[in-house]
Formats: sequence, C-alpha cells, structure tokens
Amino acid sequence: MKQQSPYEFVRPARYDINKVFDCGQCFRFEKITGDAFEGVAFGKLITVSQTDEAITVSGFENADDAVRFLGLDIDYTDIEKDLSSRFPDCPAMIEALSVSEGVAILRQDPWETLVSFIISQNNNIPRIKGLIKALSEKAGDIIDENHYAFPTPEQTAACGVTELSAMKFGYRAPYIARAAEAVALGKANLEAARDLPTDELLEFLMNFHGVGPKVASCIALFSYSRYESFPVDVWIRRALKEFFPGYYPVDFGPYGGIAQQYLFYMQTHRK
DNA sequence: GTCCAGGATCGGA
DNA sequence: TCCGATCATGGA
Repeated sequence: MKQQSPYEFVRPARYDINKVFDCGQCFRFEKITGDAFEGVAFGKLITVSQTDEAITVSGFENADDAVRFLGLDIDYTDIEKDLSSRFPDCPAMIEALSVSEGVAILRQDPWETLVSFIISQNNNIPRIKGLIKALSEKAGDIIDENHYAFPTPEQTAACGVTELSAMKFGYRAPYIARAAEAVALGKANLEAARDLPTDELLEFLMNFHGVGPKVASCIALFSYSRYESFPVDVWIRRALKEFFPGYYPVDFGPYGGIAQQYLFYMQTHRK
C-alpha cells in the first residue's frame, strides 16, 4: 500500500527547514508560518513543515521524491564530525558549525539551478528571486493563481533575448537564451551529466556561455549533490581571507561544499 | 552620486 | 597566464 501525500518523516538531526530554505541555495520558497515553507519545485507546489520530531511534506507524488529533494537521507552528524576534525581549534569553523546547524543541501532540478545561478552573478538575492519569479510567471505553466512552474528549456528558448531583456535580465539575457537553446536542442544534456565525475561535470557546465567556476560549483552542489564542490563568491572570499588564511577550498575535504554553505549562512546572517 | 550584489567575459599586457 | 575594464539593474 502506497503512502499518500502528505508524507511524514522523522526529522533528521541537524535539519532545520528555516535554514534549508534561507541559506541562499534556492530562490522560490517562502515562509508561510513559523515552521512551514511553500514553493514550487519540479513543477509542483510543495509545502514543507516541521516539528521537533517530524518533517511533513505535501505536493510530491511519492515519498522518495520528497526525500531526494529535501536531502533527508543525508547524515549531517557525520559530515560535521569530518569538518570539525579538519579544523579542531578554529573559532570560525566552530562558530559556523554552531550558527549554521540545520542547514542542509537540497537536490534541485539542474535546469532551474543552471538558470537561477546564471542570474545570480553579480546580483543580490532579493533581485534574483524577483527575476526568477518574473520568468516563471511569464513563461512557465500555471499551477494556481499564485504559482507557476519554472519554465522548461523549450519555454525559455521561446522567450528569446528581446523578451528576456524586457524582463530586466540585463547582460545575462543572452546567456539564458543560449543555454535554453542548447538544452532544448539536445546539444547539452543536463541529465546525462549526472554520470560525470565532478571535475568533468564542472567542465561540462562551464561550456555554457555565462557559466564560470563559481556558478558551475553552485549547480554541482545544489543540484548534483557534489558535496566537495566549493563555490567561492565575494562572501566566501572574505571569509577565507579573514578566517582561513593560507587555506584553499580543497583543504575542506569531501564535504567542503557543505562547510562553504555553513560559512555563507554565517556571513550573510551576521549582524 | 557612489558602492555593492552567491561573477564572467573580453582584450591587452 | 594574468589583470583590469566592462557588463545591466536596483537597492542601500
């Protein structure tokens, strides 16, 4: 007998949806009550709520999809142990592990993540959210009066540079248009890329015009679960310089991307 | 008016 | 290979 939506799961240790959806990895989820978020993922309206004991999810067609998207299968206790052991006496790491406890990495759709982080370059989070919302409402399928699916590559390609520019994408408009065309025509296969080792995945992603090392790393981390992938943006650059002088992303190990996300959360929620 | 934001591209040294 | 200028846009 198949369990019906909503699905309820045991809340994993060190998992807090308030931080999962507010750590800069996704742009389409909003808080609806104290411990519940709502947003669109994989073309469906998703709601996620939590208590001390449980995570409750509605909107997915089966429980596995919910587990996969939310990353409920990942044990952050072990990960934090690894990170802690690499920097045992580092105050910044201790603080990051503390203030960012609850942050977990989602598994988002590669196409949506690709476009979202092309938009993110040299931009701020409120504006990124606004642009993604505008694009979805313009080109995505309607779910209900207030929610739209993220546009498919084909729908995005149909917009064209002119329409994207009119939506205020600025110099990123041709980046998005070209990526949409490449994926829609099958010249780039984001699903097949799941099988690539991380270095080749990053190389593949950087073939998109407008995707450099940082954006590629974000896609690898937030969409392809490459936890060693360590995006370096202005916030992380400052954190490395101030707290980890002499250290490089590779020094953070196989869970460096998660350390990076803790540092990003710490830096962007400071003061 | 200036500076900044989850950067990347381009041309010139 | 490396470095600086430049790229739209809007909020602080």
